[in-house]
Amino acid sequence: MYTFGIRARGFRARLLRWYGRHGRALPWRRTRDPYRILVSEVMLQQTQVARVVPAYGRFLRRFPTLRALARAPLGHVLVQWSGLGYPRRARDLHRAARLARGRLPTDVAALDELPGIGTYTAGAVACFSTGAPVAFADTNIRRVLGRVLLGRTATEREAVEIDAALVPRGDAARWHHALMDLGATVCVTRAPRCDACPVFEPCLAKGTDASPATRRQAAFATSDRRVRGAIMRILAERRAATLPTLRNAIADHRVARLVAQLSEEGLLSVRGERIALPGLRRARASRS
DNA sequence: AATACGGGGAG
DNA sequence: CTCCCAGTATT
Repeated sequence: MYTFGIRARGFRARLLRWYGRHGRALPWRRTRDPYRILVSEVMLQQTQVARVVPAYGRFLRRFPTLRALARAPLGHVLVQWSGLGYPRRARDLHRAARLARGRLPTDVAALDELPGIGTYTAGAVACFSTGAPVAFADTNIRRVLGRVLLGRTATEREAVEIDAALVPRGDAARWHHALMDLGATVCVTRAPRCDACPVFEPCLAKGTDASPATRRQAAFATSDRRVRGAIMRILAERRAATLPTLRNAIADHRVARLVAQLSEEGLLSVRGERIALPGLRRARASRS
């Protein structure tokens, strides 16, 4: 159990005051509908806010309710998702909508059971839809809480424990939004803007380069991911294709193998010659 | 604990 | 080109 005492109290008050002036007005902060919150949280997994904002509006116009999403064929959902990356997020969101049977849970344990919802997303949806003082931590919260109170980025476990000790009982959603906004706009990973920070004074990391040692990212140019993405993009554009069409468009020897893999993952369907997004009828496989 | 998983933007 | 981003599931 963390008891940070005076440092934590000053931190909390300053952060909330700063949020009142500098917090971002984001579309998903205007609702308590757990479905809309969930859509935003899933879109925001490993994806920056600026790219989610337009996608979020489009998606909700197309699938305004949990039931509308559950009723739609996965292929239509994937078309809406196209360009956002990680299409399995869309697949899992769609599965979660069907599993929820018309009503999304708002407690952490039940949310965590649903596909594509892990510890962070379960906590965030529960907190933002009910206002309950649930502790959770994303990458921003880990960095902000860690730097201020530990002098370095916290692990998720550490951050959640600190958060549990600090989250204001009656203002939990604002508190977490404030932490994330500070992390996204001031207390950023690489070159933190400490000169503009409302919690510089109590911060244990001030003046230090508090970034964690980074691990080398796998080479992307030659990875399967790029080819998988190209396959999914083409199918979203044309609705259906044949293997020769895909190979002609992509020119990579892995196309056939990755089509099979995507099929195994339920992200596309193969019936005879026809390769298409799942659940779409009628459309013929286009030839190039 | 490590790895795969997209795509766009910043440095 | 590398690192980063409101992470999750799998091994």
